[in-house]
Amino acid sequence: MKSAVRQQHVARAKIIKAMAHPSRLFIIEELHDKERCVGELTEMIGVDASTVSKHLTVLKNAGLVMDEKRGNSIFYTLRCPCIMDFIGCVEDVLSTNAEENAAVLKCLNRGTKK
Amino acid sequence: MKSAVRQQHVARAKIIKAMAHPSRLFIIEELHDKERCVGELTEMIGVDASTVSKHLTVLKNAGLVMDEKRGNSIFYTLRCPCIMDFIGCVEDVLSTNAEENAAVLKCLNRGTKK
DNA sequence: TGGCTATTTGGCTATATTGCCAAATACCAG
DNA sequence: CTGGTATTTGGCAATATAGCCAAATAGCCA
Repeated sequence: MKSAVRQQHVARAKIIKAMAHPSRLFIIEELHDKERCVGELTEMIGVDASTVSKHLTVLKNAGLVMDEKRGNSIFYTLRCPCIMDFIGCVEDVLSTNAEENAAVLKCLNRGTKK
Repeated sequence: MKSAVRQQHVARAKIIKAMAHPSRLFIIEELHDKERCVGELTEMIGVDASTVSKHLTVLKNAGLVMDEKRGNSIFYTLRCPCIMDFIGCVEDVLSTNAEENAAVLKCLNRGTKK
C-alpha cells in the first residue's frame, strides 16, 4: 500500500478508534444534546471519575470534543455534530444484521418444525 | 446508565471497533469498489495472509462483509455500502481538525514574527 | 491419490487499552 | 491560608489486539 494512502487510513482509524467504546459513544451522544461537565457524565455512566476523565482525553485528542473551564468545573462540548450522522450509519448496519438474523432464525424454525 | 441503553452502546461500539484499524478501513474501501479475494487484499496491504484473514474475520463477525467461496478462492464483499457515508463523516472531522491546526499555526507565527 | 494453491487456525510475543485507587492539581468559599 | 469540590495524573493489574510463523484445512487439477 502506498505510504500516503496508508497515512490517510491511519488518520481515519485514529478518529474511529476514539469512538469505539461504549462509554465514549454515550458521551458523544450526551454532548450532542448539551454541554456537560465531568461530574455529570461520571454520574450518568457510573464508573470512576478518573476513568471518565481519561475517556474525555481520548475524545479530545481525536478532536471530537472541546473543553472549557468555567468556575470550578470543566465543560465539554461536541466539536463536530456531524458525528451523529456517523452513528446513524452504524444503526443501519445493526438493523441489516438484525434482519439477517431474523431471516436465519425463521429458516431454522422452518427446518425443525415438522 | 440503564441497561438497555448500555447494551445499545455496546452493540454500536462493536461495529465501530471493527472499523477502527487502518488495514480494515482499507479493506472496506477496496470492497466498496469490487469484491476481492484474500490473496488480492493481502498483496495490496502487504502483511501476512493470516493477518488479513483475521482482519476479515473481524469484519465478518461485525456484519460488515460477507464471503462467498468460488473455486479455490473466497471472495469478500461489503454488506452495507452505507459504511462509506461513515467514512465521509470521519473526513469531516479530519478537515475540521486540520482547519483548527492551521488557525493555531497562523496564530503562533503571528506571535513569533514581530 | 498426490501435489498445488488459497485460506484459516493455533500459538506465541509485543503492545495497547480499560478501569481502579491514590495522589496531585486547580479553583472556590470562608 | 484552610477546607472542600472538581478534575487530572501516575501506577498497577487484567484483558484485548496485532502480527508473525507453522500447521491444519479445503478445493482444484493431473
